[in-house]
Amino acid sequence: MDRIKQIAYIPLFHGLSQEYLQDLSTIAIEQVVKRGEGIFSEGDEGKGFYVVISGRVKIFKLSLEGKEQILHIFGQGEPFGEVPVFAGTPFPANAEALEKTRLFYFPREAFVDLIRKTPSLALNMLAVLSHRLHQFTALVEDLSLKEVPGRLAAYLFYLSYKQKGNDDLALEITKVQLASLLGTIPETLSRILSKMTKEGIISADTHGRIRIVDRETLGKLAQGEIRLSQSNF
Amino acid sequence: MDRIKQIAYIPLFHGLSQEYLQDLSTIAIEQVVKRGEGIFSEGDEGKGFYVVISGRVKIFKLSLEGKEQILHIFGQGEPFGEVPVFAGTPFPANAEALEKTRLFYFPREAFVDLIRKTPSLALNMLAVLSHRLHQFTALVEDLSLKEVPGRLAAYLFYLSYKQKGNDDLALEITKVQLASLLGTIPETLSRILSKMTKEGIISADTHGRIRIVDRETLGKLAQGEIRLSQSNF
DNA sequence: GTATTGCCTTGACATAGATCAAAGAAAAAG
DNA sequence: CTTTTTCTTTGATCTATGTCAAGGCAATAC
Repeated sequence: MDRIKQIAYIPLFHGLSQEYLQDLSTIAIEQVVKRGEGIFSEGDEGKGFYVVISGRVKIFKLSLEGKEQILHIFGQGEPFGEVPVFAGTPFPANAEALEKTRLFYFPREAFVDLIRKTPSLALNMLAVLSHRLHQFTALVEDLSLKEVPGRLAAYLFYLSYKQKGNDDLALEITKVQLASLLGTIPETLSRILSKMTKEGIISADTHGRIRIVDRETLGKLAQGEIRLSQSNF
Repeated sequence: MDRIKQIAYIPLFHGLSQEYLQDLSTIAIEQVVKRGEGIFSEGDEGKGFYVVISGRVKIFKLSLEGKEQILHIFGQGEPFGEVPVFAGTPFPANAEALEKTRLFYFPREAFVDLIRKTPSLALNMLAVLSHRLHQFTALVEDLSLKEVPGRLAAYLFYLSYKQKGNDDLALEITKVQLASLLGTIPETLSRILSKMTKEGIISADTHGRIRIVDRETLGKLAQGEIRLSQSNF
């Protein structure tokens, strides 16, 4: 597939004329990273941003003791690393490929010039950043106001929504990663999954498939209306 | 003071020509809210955004049980409530005045039209949102990877920076609010303040003045390099 | 200016979830 | 294909911080 078609597919660039897509394709630099390879680190100077063409990337923070909090996982068509481009500050977090990933890198200068010329690109980017702020408020709410079972329930709903409203979910990431995304550790996640299974809310077969059995109870859990019974953990 | 001067003072609008400042002053609607009065609620449709002219506003989330997590506190010259303008979604959180506050309200349509015409305004707005994303990553890091003493230490550093690098800090908000901002409760905050005082890191006199005594130790605490001794809490 | 509400602190206690340890299963790497 | 790494689960234990209660003080409100 040629570059210009790949660029036209990126939601951030929807609504741009063929001419500007051509410009973008000129300034984009292709990059391939292996599973586990870092893309940038917190504190690095950011001279451009990235868009995932294929594969997946995690954005995360690390504590001194090595605990990790995943902020986002980005897949096909999603941009990341834009903050330094517009704020002029270093990257606030780390980025690493979860699998073999193809990226386009857009250097800051050329991209900002293009934004100056194309209001619709500016508005698209404003929409992307606004959406991301929305996601962050949800993450903060989860971390601060919900307990781990509630966060997990909310994640399962999100997954179900993402996978066409199905009840049969394919966990797209390992449980280690899911724990990091939910702000907890794999042991706790494992215990809660088995507890939800015992209570008949989900049925977690092996190999990362989870079936939602009692959608209503799962919903109440996600909203904080009920909790898992605290006994025999 | 006339409206156009107040608008010119707002950092978001820096670099705009007199003509566009005039346009903004035409579309801005002034609003005064009392201490404790709500400005918008989570889920409300957002048809415009706000800028604080004087006073202070908190942006917060509430759990079903009534626990509050403050996301931001905005003061003079700071915009808030922009997410719905660009993402087309409802407000993701609540806004309420902490004291008597004067606001300018900018209706969505007119403002977006102006952005289309003025690339520098678009770039300013992108910078504001990017900066906010940066703040959110720090908040998530605090909540997920730091313990309460570390978050408090980081907040005290921020306050000291904000107040000209002084060691003598005026707490600008109540301890109830500070607890909510740090993702904890007033009792815990109170205990940690008295513990830091006992360990000679700060000296918390009455009436919300705090003096930083041992800046180095406070810094290590904020970075997670050390912890408060766990004994006799 | 008095009453009421909210702020702040301290104590006793409860608990969600982290840590440490261990072991089998699955998946990458070579 | 086989070795090594990573994932996943379960148990025992620890701890940071939340909950409940109560009292004094400060600040709004009427």
